[in-house]
Amino acid sequence: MTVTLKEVAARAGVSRSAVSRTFTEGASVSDKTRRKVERAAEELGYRPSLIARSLATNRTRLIGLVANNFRNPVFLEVFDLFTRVLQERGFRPLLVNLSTETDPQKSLEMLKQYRVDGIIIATSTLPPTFPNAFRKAGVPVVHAFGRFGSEAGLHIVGIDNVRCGEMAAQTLVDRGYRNIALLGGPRSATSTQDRLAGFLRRLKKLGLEPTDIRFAENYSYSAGREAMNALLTEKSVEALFCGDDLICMGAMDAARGAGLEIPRDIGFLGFNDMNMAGWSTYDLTTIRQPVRDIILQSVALVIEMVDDPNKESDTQPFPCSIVERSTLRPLP
Amino acid sequence: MTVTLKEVAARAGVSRSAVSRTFTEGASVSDKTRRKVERAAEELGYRPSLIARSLATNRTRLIGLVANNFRNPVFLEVFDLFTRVLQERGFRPLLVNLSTETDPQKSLEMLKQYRVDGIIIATSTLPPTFPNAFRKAGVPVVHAFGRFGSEAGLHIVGIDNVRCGEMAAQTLVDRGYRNIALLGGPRSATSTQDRLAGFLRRLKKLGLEPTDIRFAENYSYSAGREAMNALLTEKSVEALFCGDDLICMGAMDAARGAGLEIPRDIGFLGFNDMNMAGWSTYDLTTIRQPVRDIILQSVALVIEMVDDPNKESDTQPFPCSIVERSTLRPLP
DNA sequence: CCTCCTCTTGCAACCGGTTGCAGCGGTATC
DNA sequence: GATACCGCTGCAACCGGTTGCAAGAGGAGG
Repeated sequence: MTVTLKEVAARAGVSRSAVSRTFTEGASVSDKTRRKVERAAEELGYRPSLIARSLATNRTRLIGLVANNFRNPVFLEVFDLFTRVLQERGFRPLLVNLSTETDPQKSLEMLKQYRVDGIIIATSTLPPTFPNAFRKAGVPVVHAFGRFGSEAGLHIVGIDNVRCGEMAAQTLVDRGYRNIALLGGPRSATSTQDRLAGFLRRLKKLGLEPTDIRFAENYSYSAGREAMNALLTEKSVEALFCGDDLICMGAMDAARGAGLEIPRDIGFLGFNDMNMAGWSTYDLTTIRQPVRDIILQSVALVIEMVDDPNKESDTQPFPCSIVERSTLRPLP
Repeated sequence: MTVTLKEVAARAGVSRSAVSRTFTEGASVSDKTRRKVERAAEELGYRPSLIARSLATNRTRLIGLVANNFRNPVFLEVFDLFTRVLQERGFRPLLVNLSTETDPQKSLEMLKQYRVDGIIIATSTLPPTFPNAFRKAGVPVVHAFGRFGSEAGLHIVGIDNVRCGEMAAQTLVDRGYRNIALLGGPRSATSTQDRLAGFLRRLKKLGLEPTDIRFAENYSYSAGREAMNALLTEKSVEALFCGDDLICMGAMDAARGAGLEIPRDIGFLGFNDMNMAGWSTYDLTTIRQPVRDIILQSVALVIEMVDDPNKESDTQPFPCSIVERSTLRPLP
């Protein structure tokens, strides 16, 4: 059915090696041979089998793309970028959906069986057993959106969530809010813990304490909404720092449902600056995470490691920034 | 580095074939041999190379998953389902992002080079040159969300968009709307054209004509918003049938921005019933597309074709249904 | 015309599995 | 005890490429 090297070689009247060399970067072939081969290949519709090549070269140009959050639209932006960037650089993403999987070893082994050249884990809510398993994979692994310094030998690309927490506290206090709450993402996520730590530290430094601290069950609209509804029955707050934009939107709708006006009665600070944060219904003031930079660097890093397994590149956290919209009152 | 058949065979004191058979479904191995092999494999941490196996068996258990819309959150639901279902059935998705690609041949050839067992195209806005190219791929291709009957030899799984258009018209008229407009998705999409056709047909049958027909540039919030803003400066309408929920949300926000109240001043009918349609800010009455069923069937179909290339299964369009929320006035 | 060097080429082994086939030992049957 | 049959095993060829190596071709220089 499919055309192979041998047939092209026969038609072109050259050896199989000659054909192989014509299709491998930087191999030495004379123009004459190359032309003959290309002509024959063209006529037969030949395309080299990447499977066979992978077997021979021990390189697949496959990158495992592992994610566990297929509910949050921000991950669509993430996928879009990842796939594009990988494609551009001649790699292909082999997608692993971790949402159902509880055993890291299993997903990992699947990826290893496909002999992926590298793995990118894209999540900030990885169960703690996972990084460990992946670290010992014997394959370059990059944890995008991970926590710095958590696991030696696992490469991290992301932001400094402690600083982001501090930034959030400072931002709210600067605008005169005093009665402040935090509505975080899942409590188990390292990103949540770090932001909380930074948030509390800065508040304390400013002589304040949070009115309330609670956590949404996951990064979803409904979790944000529910958590906020619960909060509203218990306390009244002046401003909220949310675990991410999606949670924040849920919380805002809960607040509005309770008759509150934003930002007159209550202020909201989101996280991520996802696309939807700009929608006029929400028009969210939020902390922007440089998703694009994180992804570009993750891909660059993993490819670098594929090319040179001994390379020990270190990465620095990216800075975040406030995106000013209309859910907080302005600076005095 | 990685453990191979040969090493396991040596350690277990058997031939390579014995090892191979131990790891292939339904091969004949005695319990004694199997135990020896499994023990040796365990000790060495052996995992068969799917690359090598693929080469030998001419089966990769890789399914190309082709999409061109990485902006619309509904596709996250789609990806989630696809990856899960494929995973469950022992296949892995090789993701292709078509958003940048204009040449179908190129993406197709990449997939063929990886010798994917099958291809699922998940989009309703495929440029017309693509199906043709894919059809001749020599690989099972399923077009999820495609147009029925458009291309012989290309398997379609999806809905009957003409009927959906009719259903939309009927729904609006039933509720007493007369001054009705359509704000479709991209004009070039077959789904848009079909829904428009059905919509017009039913209106005509009911003795009506649409007040306005226009198209959003793509399936996005901002496109819906812009189109609606333009519409509002030109005409006033009583109810709108939108190309999808996302466009609809943009349009709703535009209407609200113009001071209209929903559904008192204007009614909206969406399409898809994406997750976000249930958000309280929008609470969209919409036509539900059975995404889950479509995906399950797409995967089942493509795997069926992989297992038996001669099988000619025919599929029927799935029915859609109205999901009643609060953006249309109730039936009288 | 000879020597040397460089560029190109083909041979053959290899990547890590699968599988048809023939041969083996063991058991059931007569 | 001979025969037939069955389940298991190993041999060796094969999947479709890559690549080290040795040898050939051709040109430059003397």
